[in-house]
Amino acid sequence: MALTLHDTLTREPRALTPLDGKTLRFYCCGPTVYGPAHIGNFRTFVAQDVFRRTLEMGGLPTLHVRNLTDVDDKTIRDSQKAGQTLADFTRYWTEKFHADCTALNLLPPHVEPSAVTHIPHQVRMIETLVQRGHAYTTGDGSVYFKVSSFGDYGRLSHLEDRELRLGATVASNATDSDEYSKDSLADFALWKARKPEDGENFWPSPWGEGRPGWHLECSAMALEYLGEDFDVHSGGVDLIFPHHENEIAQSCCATHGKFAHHWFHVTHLMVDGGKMSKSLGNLYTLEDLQKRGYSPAEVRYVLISGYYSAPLNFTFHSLDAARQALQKLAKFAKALGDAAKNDTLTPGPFQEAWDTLNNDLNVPGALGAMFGTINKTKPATLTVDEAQQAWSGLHFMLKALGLNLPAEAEEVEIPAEIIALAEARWQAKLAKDWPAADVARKELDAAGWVIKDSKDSYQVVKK
RNA sequence: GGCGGGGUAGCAAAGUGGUAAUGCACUGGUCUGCAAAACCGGUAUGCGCGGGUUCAAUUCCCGCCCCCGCCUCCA
Repeated sequence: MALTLHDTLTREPRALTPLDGKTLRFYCCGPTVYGPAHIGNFRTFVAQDVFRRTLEMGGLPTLHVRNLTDVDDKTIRDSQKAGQTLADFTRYWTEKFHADCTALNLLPPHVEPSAVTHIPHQVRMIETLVQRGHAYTTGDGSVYFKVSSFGDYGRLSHLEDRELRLGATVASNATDSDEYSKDSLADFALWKARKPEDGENFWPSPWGEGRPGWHLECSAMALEYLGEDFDVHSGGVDLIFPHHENEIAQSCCATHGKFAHHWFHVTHLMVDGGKMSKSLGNLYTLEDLQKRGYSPAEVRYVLISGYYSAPLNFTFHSLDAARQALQKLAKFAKALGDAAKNDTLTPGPFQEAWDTLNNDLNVPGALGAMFGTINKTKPATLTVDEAQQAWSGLHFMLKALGLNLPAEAEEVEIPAEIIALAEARWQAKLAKDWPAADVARKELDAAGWVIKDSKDSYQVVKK
């Protein structure tokens, strides 16, 4: 079945069918690599990953492009602060980002272009826009997009002219020297003339030395790798305006194509009921959470456990809940037995979960359906064939959601004194010396071990 | 003020014009010397507030309140 996804532009759910009939091509606005990404950033990237996985599990190949913003005000400023070249600085944070992505089980994009390595593409695009009368140069050697030259401006964000202040000129109250020469407040920079504080970070262009504006890079790279028309463009909700609005304007004006045909936006993550911010001390990175003992899989589970279009409230309690939920899934998988394992993945008894997922990427609904199936399936009563189908369906869904089950507790070396203590306790128990047995159990507990009794044997496991 | 997303059990979170999935937590039972583990159950007379439509609304309509985001380079 085809995935149906809500489209920000038309404001309705629409079935996704590839424009070229074969491959679903989509672009995601990637990170600015100037510091560690936080879990809010990853909510978006994880949602996009589930999107891609759902398409692919449904039999539709994808072409996934996600950029790296490695030149902008922040990367330049912070690289200088760090006393590094821009390239060294952004490489460091790019590697950090990739490590987090791998840990969170995100499929790497098929193409991951960086802004710095696509300057000529951006320059060419600006030239076209200037030639066509959609952009103008200013005295300092900057180039701006003329918003009033694009009639559809504002369609994505539904902002009216008066909100955009389209007609407003930059006359009296311009405080930012950077912007003093714009014709209209709504116009945005395509090319920013070189300034002293840019240091060594400038490139040649027909308008003089400088660097590209932020909005342009995504358009240029999308055009390069996906063409004038492609299926889906995605990012966080905060990018709708102005970033995506500007992308549409400059892309459509430069190519006369339609640019993205479908817009997929992910709502922000909240923490403790409010927004995440450094000043509130509630901004977490994956590393922060790992230091507190949570696994990336648990973080991923939390991030997908809310509907992508609704706010999701992140709490530590939800991480604990994720741990238990993953354990429950793992126990079910294990209970099906080794004989159930097989290579063909099909939804099988998890069809309802799969259908739910395809209905606008309803992950929480899909998870609910999965547990529903699990709760009514008694592994012990299944035939081998039924168990195989259950195993297949479970793993089909896990793959679509990108969830890796926690590994079974590895065989840990049990210290001799623990074995001795456990044995002593077992003997005390057999002798019905309950006080002694309880003392031994308490000592084991203090040492971090737990006894699991069964009929006529016991197990010691690490807490 | 404009635009958008939300307000469902202790927490998190689906869903529906006919009487509320799921996970966690809590709790009863089986088992156990007692626990743990496992398994079987239970837990929202109610879905922000007030009206309206309807045989029936949490679900549709109207009004209102509250939270979050964006409103010119924040996922």
